Amino acid sequence: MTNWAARLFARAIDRRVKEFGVSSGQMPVFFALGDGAALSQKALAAIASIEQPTMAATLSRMERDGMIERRPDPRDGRSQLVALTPEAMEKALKVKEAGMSVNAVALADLTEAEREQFLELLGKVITSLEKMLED
Amino acid sequence: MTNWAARLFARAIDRRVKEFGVSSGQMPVFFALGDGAALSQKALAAIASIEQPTMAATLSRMERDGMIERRPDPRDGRSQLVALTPEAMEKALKVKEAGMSVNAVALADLTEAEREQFLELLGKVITSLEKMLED
DNA sequence: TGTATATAGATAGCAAGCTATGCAAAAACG
DNA sequence: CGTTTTTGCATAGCTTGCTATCTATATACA
Repeated sequence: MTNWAARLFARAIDRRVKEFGVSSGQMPVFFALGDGAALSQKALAAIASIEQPTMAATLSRMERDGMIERRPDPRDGRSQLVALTPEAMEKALKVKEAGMSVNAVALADLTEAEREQFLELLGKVITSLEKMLED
Repeated sequence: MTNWAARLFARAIDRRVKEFGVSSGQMPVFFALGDGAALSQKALAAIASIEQPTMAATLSRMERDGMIERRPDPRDGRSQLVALTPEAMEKALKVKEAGMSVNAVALADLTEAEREQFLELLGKVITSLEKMLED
């Protein structure tokens, strides 16, 4: 069921941000860099809770589509700092709004108390699964 | 967060069924056909709540790995009936147990009442998202 | 009966996720 | 100071998911 819900979220988001040339996997990047910040690939992967190669692929697609720029990190020769391009910055607000609006629709049938409980229980499930996967 | 949880579920399942040569996307097929039933590809896709081409790809991999057989449907020349092979049937019970055990671990930190509530709220979220995607 | 529509699968092409592995720069340490 | 270990990223190869589109068979209807 979580898989099902996750796919529905992704489809709903994709549908709303497609007009901006954006897709659901790029949402965490927009949320992390939408204020003009420049972060390393590793930091972005950690924020999105995905593995490094997955973030690398997402950033490659975003670079291909002119949404991000990679600049060498002056403080670390291995690292690069990723930032949104000016064109992507222009879209960032609308993209973030689309994400929040899908969230709102998904939770529309829940009371405020139910929403809190849902997030809390989902958090517990995630914690349990992460603990299981640790070893 | 649902995406995160779904990925953790998939990883946990993958880890447990890998020794049988099985992966998480095949779980719904094992649950649907584990009792010896033979169903059409369309029916399997509906049960798994995935699109037909996705199920087609999963079945192709399972056929490649000797887990399923496709036989022509005597009642419909377009359709094929899919069934687990005897070798897969032997694994089916353990595979299903692995799936249920991951579920159990994921819900381990929830009380019985919380589990019910969690499933109910998740169901509401799914319903809302499906309604949004209808048009 | 013959044409039009609907349905079951197949295929192509893409995104997003994973693991495993390799390389080069940085950091730690004897 | 040189060697070893760690760390950041790239790459390869796979699965699972999607949409769009095609073919062939069934079904409906004029």
